[in-house]
This record gives sequence, structure tokens and C-alpha cells, in this order.
Amino acid sequence: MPEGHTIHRLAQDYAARFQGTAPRVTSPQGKFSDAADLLDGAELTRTEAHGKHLFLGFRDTDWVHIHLGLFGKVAFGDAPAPAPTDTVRLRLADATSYVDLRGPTTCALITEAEKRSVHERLGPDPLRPDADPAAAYARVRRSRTTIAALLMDQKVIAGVGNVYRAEVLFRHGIDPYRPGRDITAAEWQAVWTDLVGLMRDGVRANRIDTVRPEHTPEAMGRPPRVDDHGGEVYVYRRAAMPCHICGTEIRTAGLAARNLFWCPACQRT
DNA sequence: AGCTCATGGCGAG
DNA sequence: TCGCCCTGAGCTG
Repeated sequence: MPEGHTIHRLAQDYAARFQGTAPRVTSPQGKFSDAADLLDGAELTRTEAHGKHLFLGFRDTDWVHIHLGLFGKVAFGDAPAPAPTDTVRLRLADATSYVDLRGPTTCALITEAEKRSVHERLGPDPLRPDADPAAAYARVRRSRTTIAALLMDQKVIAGVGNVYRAEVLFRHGIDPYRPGRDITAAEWQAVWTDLVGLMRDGVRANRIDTVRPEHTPEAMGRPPRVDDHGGEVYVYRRAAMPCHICGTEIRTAGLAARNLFWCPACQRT
């Protein structure tokens, strides 16, 4: 689940359920027990997301830094909370709600200064109002690395994962292997603006949909389809299936330990 | 029951 | 580039 849109949605949902309350804080699994004891009964004052990093603010200066990694999951529910299973790293629970965090790469109690250093090593996030796309382009334009790899580099741009990278490159007809230095300013501007729209939609829908209205199965007179990860996409995980636009087989290849997907006809340059 | 794979990222070599 | 960390679903037997 976790690309940037998921994390921003989680920041909203944690706030909606717990901001202004002082929940019980526990770590049934045990790995976060010491910090949980320190936070138990403290007020959740605010939440924040930057890229794939989630921050839960307690009191004035305590932050819980959460990164879901590839496997992390968050589950909300209404009180009464059921007995936690033994993989729950962090549970918040109050009179009306509970939320369980499982399998995160990171769940740590940090200071304001430590939080600042996390922000400093992340690039601009299309979902944050303070984001500066020019800062990202400054890195892209002087890099020989492929645009596909650059889009996954959180120091360059924060929040894009394997789905958004594949889909946004398809939507702009960009060959994923093109070096960053050959991406024009106009192309970057278009990609960035598109990501802002796609990722905002992702926060709202809590899933990734990238297919334009004119390319839906209905619009193209084809039978309805369901992509197996819950959103409607052009190329992600569609290896060897026909491109929705031109019918060419979608290709896949490993790139930096992840699977890349693209249409060799629609993304020729 | 065991294997593979997954929308991530780190550090060692 | 590889191995490793975190978990669970969907296969295969």
C-alpha cells in the first residue's frame, strides 16, 4: 500500500480519530514498549507526512516517526478494541477508536531536531504545499541516472513509489531509461503537475488510479477490468498484457531491485 | 507447511 | 549489487 498518498491519508486519519485526545499507547509486540510507556496518556497534538514518512506529534516536542517500508500496515477501528495480535508494534486506543500499526520499517520516538534531519534528507513532496519542484529538477537535469531511478530516489522527490513512477512516465510518453539530464524543464513541469493531481486523488480515494476518463474500458468499448492491486492503471504489474492504448505488450525489467513496467511503443523517447 | 512476492530502504562490500 | 529487516496473502503441495 504505501506510497506517499497512503502516508498523507494516514496522517489525516490518525488526526481525525485521535488529535486532541490522550489515548492509551501500547506496543503489544514489545519492540516499542519503552517509548509507548513514555507516551501513554499524552495528548496527540498533530500529525504530519513528508513523502513516505509519517510523524505523530505528542505533547509539544515528542514525535513518533513511522515508516511503513514495503510491508507495514495500519488498521483503524471503533472501540472496543479487540485483543491485539502479537505483531502489533503500536496501538493507540481511546474511548471511541483504536489504531494498530504492524510491520513498519521504522517506529521510533524522536526529537524535533531528529525530525528536522529527516525532512532535510528528503526531496520535495508533491503533496506538501511547501514543495519546490525546481529543487527536484535541479537534481534531475544534472544526472546521468535514468529518470525511472531518479523518480524513486526520495532525496530527489519524496513520496513517489513504484506505481506512480511507472504510471506517470507512461502518461507522459517518457522512456524510463532516459537519463535525467535529457528531461526538459517543460517535461519536468508537466510530470510534477501531474503527480500533484494524481497523488491528491490518491489521498482522497485511498488507492492509485491513473487511467484518464477517455481510456477507461467503457470509453474504449472494451469489457471492464480489475487490476489486482485495487486501482486502475496503464502499465503497473501488467507485464505481457496489451497496452490499453496501442495494444503492444507491456514490458517489465528489474531496475534497482524493483520491477519496472512500460509500453515500448507509447514510451519510445 | 512451505514458497514467492509485494506500492521500501538501509548498510556492507 | 546484494543481503537484510519488517508481515501477510496467495499460491503450491
